[in-house]
Amino acid sequence: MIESILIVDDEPPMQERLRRILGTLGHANGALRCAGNLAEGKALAGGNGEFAMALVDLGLPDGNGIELIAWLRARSESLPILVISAWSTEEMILGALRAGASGYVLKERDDMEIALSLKSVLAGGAPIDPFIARRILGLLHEPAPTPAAKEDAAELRRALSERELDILARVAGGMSNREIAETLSISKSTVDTHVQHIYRKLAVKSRTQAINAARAHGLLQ
Amino acid sequence: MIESILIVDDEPPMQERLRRILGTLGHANGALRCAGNLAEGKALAGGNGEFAMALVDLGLPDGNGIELIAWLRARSESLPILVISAWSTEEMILGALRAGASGYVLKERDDMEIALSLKSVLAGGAPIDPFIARRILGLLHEPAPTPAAKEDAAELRRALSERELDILARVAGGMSNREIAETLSISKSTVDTHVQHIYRKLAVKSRTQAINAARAHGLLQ
DNA sequence: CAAAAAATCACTATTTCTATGGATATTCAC
DNA sequence: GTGAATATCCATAGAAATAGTGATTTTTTG
Repeated sequence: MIESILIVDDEPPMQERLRRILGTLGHANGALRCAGNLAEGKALAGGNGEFAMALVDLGLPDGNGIELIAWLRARSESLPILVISAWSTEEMILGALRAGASGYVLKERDDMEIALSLKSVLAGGAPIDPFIARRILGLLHEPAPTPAAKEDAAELRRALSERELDILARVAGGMSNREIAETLSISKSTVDTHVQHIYRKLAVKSRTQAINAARAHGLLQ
Repeated sequence: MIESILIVDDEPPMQERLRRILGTLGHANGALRCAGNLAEGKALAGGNGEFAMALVDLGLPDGNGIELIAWLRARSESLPILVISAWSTEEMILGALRAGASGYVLKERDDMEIALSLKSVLAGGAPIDPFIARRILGLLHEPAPTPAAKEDAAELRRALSERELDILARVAGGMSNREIAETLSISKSTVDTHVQHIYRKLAVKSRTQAINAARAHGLLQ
């Protein structure tokens, strides 16, 4: 059983705090390997390289913790890496998670909260501070759909019949009207008519516009 | 000191479970305000509107718990709102956190874990279930293009000329060949030819297929 | 039950798209 | 410089899609 835990943080009080929290979780003080900067961290990890977990701060005196995370991740796919940082800028969050961090906790949380995160990481979880989670969501996707737009989309979906939605999906998939007709075992004329109705309901005048409108209103996939 | 806690869940056993857990944390049964659906929840919260915390289920009989979360959040910036749900779909997670939930716990967790989450929320924390957190992380890594696919896309972009890329974008935007010709002040025949060349390079046989291929290879937007 | 909507098909006319061939100019390798 | 490849341009003809009108049958809805 590997018990070694790597701690990289330039502030001694924070190191002490993590030691204390890890102590309450039953991790012997002797199993902790502490580094105060990037170079020390790499040196410690480069030695035997067997850790149960790595706790990394992002603001290090001689470089960025993100670099260390990427370096650690390159050496081990499975190593749990938890960011414990005071920073929550977009650059830091995205950088750390893309570099391969398993979780992201803010230093401002209390001891119990951090203890939970440590336990979670050791159990294979991925604790993310809710504040960070919300930031990620904000970056990730755009404009949350407004209630009005949502209602619009729902109304449109109701306006289109089952058959029309089916045919619309096939049109968007790149099938010709004749192919759709053969697939559904109906006349090409019928498909033509359905497509016409779809255009009217979507208020468009061509195949490509229909596809764009359908995507915009979330009628596809 | 405000001690009232709002509980909104349509399953009586779950309500009972939360009462019991809150009891072990020292919260008197009389301080709990329970609602079984969206309307009751709003009515309870609309009365005095002073709560120490709100525990909200997402699957309510008369509507979506997300709506209630947004409603509560609009009335109080600081109210801790914890989602306690059996659902973990992307839509639910994104919706709840966007609406302003402070944390997100799954019902399947045992009493002790939920108790810890409740304590954490009351202490100003914001616990997110590691499973949920992992889903959020998954969203971040979603745009992870394979090296092979990346090379493919780059090669394709090189294969298409400037003019062709331009015309492809307009085709995808819903313009007809005639409209494109007029916009670019060239003959419609020329646009026809460009479109033909685009089809060959993308290995497709129609307009809609070309659009799909272009999207798949990241040639648009 | 009656009215409305959905699904089916046919026919015509017009427009747009697709396929093919050809013209000119530029680039790049040999 | 020549030849090959490519980009850009244009025209024509056949295929497909679009826009109407009209009609029958079934299902839904009030």
